Order: sequence, then structure tokens, then C-alpha cells
Amino acid sequence: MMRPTTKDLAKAAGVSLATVDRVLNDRPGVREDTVKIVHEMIEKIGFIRNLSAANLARSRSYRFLFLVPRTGDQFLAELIARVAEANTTLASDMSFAEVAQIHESDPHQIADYLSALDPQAVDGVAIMAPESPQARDAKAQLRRRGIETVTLISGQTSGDEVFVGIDNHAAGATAGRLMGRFLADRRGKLMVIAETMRARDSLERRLGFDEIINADYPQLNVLPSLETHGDPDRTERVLAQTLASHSDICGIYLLGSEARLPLQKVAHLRPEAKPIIIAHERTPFTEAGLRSGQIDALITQDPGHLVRSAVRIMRARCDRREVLASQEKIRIEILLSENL
Amino acid sequence: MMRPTTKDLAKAAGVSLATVDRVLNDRPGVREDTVKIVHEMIEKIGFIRNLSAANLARSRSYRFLFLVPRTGDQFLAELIARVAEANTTLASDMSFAEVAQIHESDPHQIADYLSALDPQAVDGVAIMAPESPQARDAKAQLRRRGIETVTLISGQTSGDEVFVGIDNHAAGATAGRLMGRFLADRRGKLMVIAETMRARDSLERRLGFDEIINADYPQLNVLPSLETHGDPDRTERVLAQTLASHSDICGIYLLGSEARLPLQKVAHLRPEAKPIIIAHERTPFTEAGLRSGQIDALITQDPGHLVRSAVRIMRARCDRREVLASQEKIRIEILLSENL
DNA sequence: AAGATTCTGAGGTGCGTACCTCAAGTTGGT
DNA sequence: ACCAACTTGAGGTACGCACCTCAGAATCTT
Repeated sequence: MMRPTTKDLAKAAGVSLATVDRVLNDRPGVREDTVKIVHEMIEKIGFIRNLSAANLARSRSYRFLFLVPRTGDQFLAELIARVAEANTTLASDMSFAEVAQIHESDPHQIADYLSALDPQAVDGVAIMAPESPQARDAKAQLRRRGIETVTLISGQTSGDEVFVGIDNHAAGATAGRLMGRFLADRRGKLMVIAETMRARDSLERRLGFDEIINADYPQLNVLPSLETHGDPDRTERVLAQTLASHSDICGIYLLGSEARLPLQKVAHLRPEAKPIIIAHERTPFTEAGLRSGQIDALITQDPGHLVRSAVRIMRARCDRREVLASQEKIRIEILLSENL
Repeated sequence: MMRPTTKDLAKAAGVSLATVDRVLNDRPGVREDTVKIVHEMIEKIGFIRNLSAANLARSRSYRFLFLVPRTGDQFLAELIARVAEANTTLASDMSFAEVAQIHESDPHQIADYLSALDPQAVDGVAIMAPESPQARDAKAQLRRRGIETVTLISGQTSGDEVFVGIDNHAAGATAGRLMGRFLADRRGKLMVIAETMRARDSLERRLGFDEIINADYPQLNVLPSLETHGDPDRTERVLAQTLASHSDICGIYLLGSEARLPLQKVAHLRPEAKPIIIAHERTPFTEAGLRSGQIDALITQDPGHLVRSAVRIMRARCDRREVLASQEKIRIEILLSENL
């Protein structure tokens, strides 16, 4: 009944504890064949390392950093709250997660920040920042210095770096499908509103959205993306302009994570026929919109899941363990007012 | 930087390690005021118990049982596979999960099985079984004997027992909303097919479905639920009968977790106009149906998440810890072919 | 045979647990 | 008032398991 310990393993393999330990931790100083024998015995007697004991002995603690933009919307606020929340659970596991906010606009600042990180003090960084050559290089350098990195929500991955977030192309396609189906046989134009189309996630969503609409709903016509740049005046202007020049807008796809601004403006400008509105991310605002019927559907990713997944992945990589792939796949969730 | 240990706590509170331990574990033999002082110092110095060390010292292992029906569909198979998968991760944490299958039809057998469990050998049971007074009493008795219980997927909860699964009423409502929206202005009858309507989850789904259709889609008419009882012949008979007497069936809601049988029969019987089909649970079969377009949407709950959540909850209750409520809430997922 | 490589064995570490021991305080009988 | 018999409070410490270091022994190079 008792699970075999390193002692049993040492005895079974006919080596000492020290050697077993070296094999288990991939340390040098053990002959090839000895390594093989030990591994065979691990299989044979079903040895499983006791993580509690290992962590205790290492007296290892893990410090993870979430690097996110300084200026943000409600979704970002939610994400930050989830990091704090995750911390309460992590603490009993000798892990800590912190948030650092940074001006996303300047790639150099991001690179500098990453370069300044001390591998002694930080074990992993989850980065949510627009892609740039500088950031990519800084991340690669970080990994060389022994700090794990994962890309969060958007941005590019390089090498064996992991991406934590939804498949944005599929998310866009999902939005497209819902739009098409909810509109049934109505014909008209679709407005697509983003904060900026420079971000990879926005581009991918747009691509997925277009693919479905163009393939299956020829009676719908997707207009060029409008960019708000987070500016109320600009938003109002481009929206008014578009609504004025197209009388037959029957659907609006808000593909950024900040639905608030464009939605308020749209409500204010009142297109004649109520368009189907599909937005991204669950925030107090979009939730209220869904409840009131202003928004017809939300495509979301659970920020709590994102945070926990990022932590689990960084932790596993620190320990050179495998993760459960199925657990780390972030779901594209569809929210209606019924399944809020 | 170093996290305070029991030693620091003992020093701070002016007591010995043993006393600290007694306070931490609610053991008797410590004066009221001493307990209070220790608790105050815990707050003051920010002591957090190191779970790894605690479990190591206790040399505690956890054994959890998943009690599921003997006869089952692909969803059940998936669930069982997830338990096995979870085991690989749990092992390093000194936890084990096992599956026990039982004839769900006989409440007495379930009760007997539960009564026979040894608290020495089992720490928690996740039960997926139809509700019955016998089962409820057996569960209550189990908890009294120190075995944690959670109710999985369907069934009633009593006392402070936790339910792990989706809100079936909301799931039915979600199906109803999708059905209504996908059908747009089409008018006609809706077929509802279940394995049995005796299970609470089926009833709740039906209720939620009806609520939405009746409130918002008066042009649709929900027919009485058809029961398959898992019998191919019976399924074909009732389906043929219904299709024969109603020429205007425009939607089918499959509210059981076994969509396979009715779907095959429907495909075979071919209603004239392609109805919108909404089913529950993701299985290889329903996934293929969604891809091919036979099924229009799936309402699902992730079996991996169910299993892990059940384990986390049982584990937390064993350790008298709080769980992260937001993590344990099982999402009602909507699957289209785009976000599979 | 000198030197390099591989391996051993012992012992300490981390942190909380649990059992055993001892001291102080309480009650009761006479 | 005094001592025995308890109850209660608190200290001491071996233990769980893997990690890690280090001196020294065994084996392999060339």
C-alpha cells in the first residue's frame, strides 16, 4: 500500500540515494547505463516523486509576474483582480503572482523592463503586450537567463513559448457564425469596431469573422474596421459617419475588449433598426448590456482561467513537468443572457 | 523576504511549537486566551501554513471515489477517462481518484455501497446517481462518518453538500434561446427528446427551455417530451409517430447526454425541412454531428473540469480549506462548429 | 600508475506533525 | 490544611521525504 520512496528506488536499482537524486534531477555525474537502470526501476516499482517533500526540501518558492498594459479597460481590471485572487490559493503552495503595469505603446520600455528582471527574484513572466521585435528578443533573452515566459491573450509566441488565450481566429469565426444565424435572412451591412487593428488578436478575429460571413452569408456585407483608439470623440465621429453613409446596418461586431465606449456611442446615435450586437469579454458593462438586451451575445475567455492556466504552465515549466494539455486549453465561451 | 514559519509564530506568540500546532489544528488542550494570542500573531506576522510540509508530516494521502452509473453513454466514458487523466497529476500530490460503477436503477444498492465505504480508506466520494431518499440518507451518514461527498452533474444536494455541475435550468434556457434565435421567424413545433424525464436534470432543462420559448417565441410550440429509455426500437417508434402526426417540426432539442440514438433515428427518418437541432454534451459523436452540420449547437459542460473541480472541492473540505468559488463554478458552454 | 570519472554513505535541511513528558492548576477526601 | 488524583497547558523531539553537499572509495582512461 505504501508508495515507494527514493529509498526503495535506490535499493531496487542497487544504487545510493545520492545517485537516485542525481538521476531524478537530471544532474551530471552518472553513467548512462546507471541512469537507464534507475529509470527502468522507476517504471517497475511505480515510483512517483512526492511533490510536497520535494518542494519542502528545495524550499523553493515561485514568483510569477503578470506584465500587462498600464492603461486598460474593465477586462484588464478583471484580469488583475484574478491575479490577486489566485494569490490566495497559491500562497499555500509557496507561489506568488504579481502584476506589473507598463506603457504598452513603447516596445523599448517593455524590452528594458524585461531585461532588468532578476532571475533570482522572478521565476516566470506572463506577458500581455503588443508584438514587437524588441519584445520578442527580450523574451528570448529572458528564457536564456532562466526565466520562463508565456504570452498572454495576444501577441506572438516564439520558440517553445506557450500561448495562453483563445484562438482568436476561431473566436472571430464564432462571432461570425452567431451573427449570421441571429440575422437569419436579414440583409445589410455589418460594422466592425476595434480599438486598434494593429494588434494581432484584432486582426485574427476580423479574419475569422470575415471568413464565415463571406462563405455562408452572402447577403451580408462586412464594412472596413473602424478604430476607436480609445478616444470618445473619434469614436463618435467615425460611428456617426458610418451610420450616415449606410442606412442598412444590421449587425455590429465589437472585436476589442473594450465594448463600453463604442456601445455607449451607438446607443446614443441610435441606428434605425436594432442591429444584432456581438461583443467580446465579460465585464460589468457588457454583462449589463447582455441582460438588458442591447448586446445579443458575448464571446469571452474566463480571466480567472487565463491567470490560473498561465501560473500552472509557468510552474510546470520551472519544474520541468508536463502540463495537462486539455486543462490548459482556453475555451471560447459564448454568453447569452441565459448562461451568464 | 522569508515567509514566517511555525517557529517564528511560536516565538512571536511566546509559546512553544507544540502549542502553535495545537492551535493551528484545533486540537484541545490550549487555554482560550492563548488561542487568541496565537491567532492574533498569525494575523500580525502574516503566517501562512506550508501545505507541502504539513502533508508531508502527516504523510497524508487522499483517496477519492467517483461513483457513476454502470451503463452509460459516451459522455460517461469521457468522464471516466478524465478521472484517469486527473490521476496522473494527482499522484504527485499524494491523491488518488478512482471510478466505481454501480447500477443506478436500484437506490438500495447505492445506499448499501455507500454504507460499506471505510472512512479509513476513502476520503471523499463524488456521486452521480439519481436522487432517492435512500441515497440522500446514505450520503448524510457518510458525511457524519467523515467522508466528504459532492453531487456530480445531477441529483439533489442536502445540507452543506456541494453540487458540481451546471445549472440545468439555465442550460435549458440557453438551449431555448439559441433555438428561438436560430429559427428566427420560422414557425412550427419543437420536439424534445430525453432518455428519461424522471431525472432531475432533464426536468430542469425542459423547464428552462419551455420558459424561454413560451415567453419570447410564441410562434413556436413545444411538444411533450419523448422518452427513449435508451431503447433503439422504442426511440424509432416514438420518433416516427411524432413525425407522422406533426408535419411542421422545425426544431429538435435533445436534452439527455446521449444524443446518439435519437440523432441516428432522426437522420434515418428524415423530417422534410431540416430542423434546428440542439443537443447536450460533447462526445465524439456529437462533435462529428456539429462538424457535419447535422447538429446546430451543443450545450456542454467540460468533463475534465467537472472531475478536477470535484477533486479540488473534496480535497479542500478534507483540509478544511476554502475553495475559490469562481473557479468551481461550472460553465454552461455553447459549442458551434467554429469554437469546437 | 596517475588522473579523471563515477558512485557511495553519512549527515544536515526544510517545515509542520504527533506523541510523549513534565509542570502547574484544580478538586476531593480526611 | 495537606496530600493524592486529575485535568489542563506547554515543552521537547523524532519523524516524514526528498534535496543537497562533501569527503572518500571504487571504477575507468590513457
